[in-house]
Amino acid sequence: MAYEPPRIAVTTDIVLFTIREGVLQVLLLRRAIPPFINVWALPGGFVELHEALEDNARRKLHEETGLDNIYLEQLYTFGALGRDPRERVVSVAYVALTPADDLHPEAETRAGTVAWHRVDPLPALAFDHAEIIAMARQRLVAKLDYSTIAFQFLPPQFTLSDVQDIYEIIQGQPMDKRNFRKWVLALDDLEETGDYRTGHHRPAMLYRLKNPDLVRITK
Amino acid sequence: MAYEPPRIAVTTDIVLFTIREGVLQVLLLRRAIPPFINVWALPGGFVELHEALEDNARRKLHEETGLDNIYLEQLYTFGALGRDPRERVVSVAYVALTPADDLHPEAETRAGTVAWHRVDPLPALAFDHAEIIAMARQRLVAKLDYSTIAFQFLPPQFTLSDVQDIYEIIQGQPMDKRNFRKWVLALDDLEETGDYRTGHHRPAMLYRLKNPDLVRITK
DNA sequence: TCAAAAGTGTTCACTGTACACCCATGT
DNA sequence: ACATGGGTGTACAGTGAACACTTTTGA
Repeated sequence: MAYEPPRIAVTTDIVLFTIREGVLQVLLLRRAIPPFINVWALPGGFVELHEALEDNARRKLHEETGLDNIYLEQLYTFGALGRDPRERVVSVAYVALTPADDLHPEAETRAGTVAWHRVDPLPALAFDHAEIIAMARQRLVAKLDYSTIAFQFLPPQFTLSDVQDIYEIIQGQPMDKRNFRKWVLALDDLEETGDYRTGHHRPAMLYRLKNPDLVRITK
Repeated sequence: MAYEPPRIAVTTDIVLFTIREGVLQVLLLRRAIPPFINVWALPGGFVELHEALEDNARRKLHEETGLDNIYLEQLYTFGALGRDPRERVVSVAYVALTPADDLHPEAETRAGTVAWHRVDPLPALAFDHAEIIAMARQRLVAKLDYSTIAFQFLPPQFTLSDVQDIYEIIQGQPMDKRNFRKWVLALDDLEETGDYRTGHHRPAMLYRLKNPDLVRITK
């Protein structure tokens, strides 16, 4: 007699971060359907039988934001009993990062209203999504220290001050300008474009990433 | 019309490491049933509908080894198509650590023969278990550098040389004795028992962990 | 007495941190 | 001319790495 394993609904949840309005923000969806109707939730959805986990995360993100080819890494798998009131659901959570300007969601999608929210404070969230975002944030902060993950927030061209802003916003504390520049240039991941950003003050050298899609462990 | 999500078989796979015979070893099971009959595989099994993921991992480990209350952390979730020939299976992998002497498996369990194997080289493995072990090893090596995870390999009492042996085995390179001792004592996680291990040579001070179950991030 | 593991400090190089002023532009 | 952000170098402290000999025991 063959053993029949239980089958469980599997979802992905994507914590998509960006830097906007000088703070760290996360993409949320106001749910148009029960459960948790009208409550904010992470983008994501049920994994199809013939769909890889990360493919599902990328597909859902694309459907809900139009974004494609962005940085995405698996975070953790949440499988507590009762985390979904309907039935047992195991959710594989991902962290994604994108430059601010790549998305101005005010759209009403099939799934509901999509919008950026500051992570501090967060609105009330569906399921265990507050916990998921908290862990994603921890991961992001930790990775600043030993990887080049923060560069995934950068647009194609940027100034060194833009880079420093990102670090200061995520870590919540100011950094010394000279030390920061010395350090970031020593990573050898940036190169000058030769152009300058002209604004109201002294023009700033524009840089680009040597390998825009590469996230490197730095120690 | 309500959407019916697909249901997927979910398993856990546990990579249980120990230090034995001067090398890093992993617990494997020789499968008694198809698929991959007679091939070595990781312990683990299907998650029940009313069972939390980590509970399943601990239960399976207990059933197959008798071990209880050991260090266990989630590693990664593997969900590639075709990783199980029978049907779509998503597997949540865990890393577990135990002192060598806590387990002498030569037992025939219901699921098959259980045995320790060196990780270098590994035998042929079922499913994508070679990949899982490789990632687990990477995680272990990485965590040596910024956490006290290695102490989970230690028996209740141990000498400083025992501790150094563990680090040298996992990292595959010798360390300076004076520097190692200075460093490990500065962590302030060890305390002298007052007893000595007497053997063939000069007796060595025995230490114990101040918090045996605590794995701390050290930087 | 010999073999083998236990135990113990100092020096040096490097890395990370603190710190202040001039420059280029727009208004 | 002034307000604003852009850009630059040096000095010091703390951390990590190299390095050799004495002690204690059992055989």
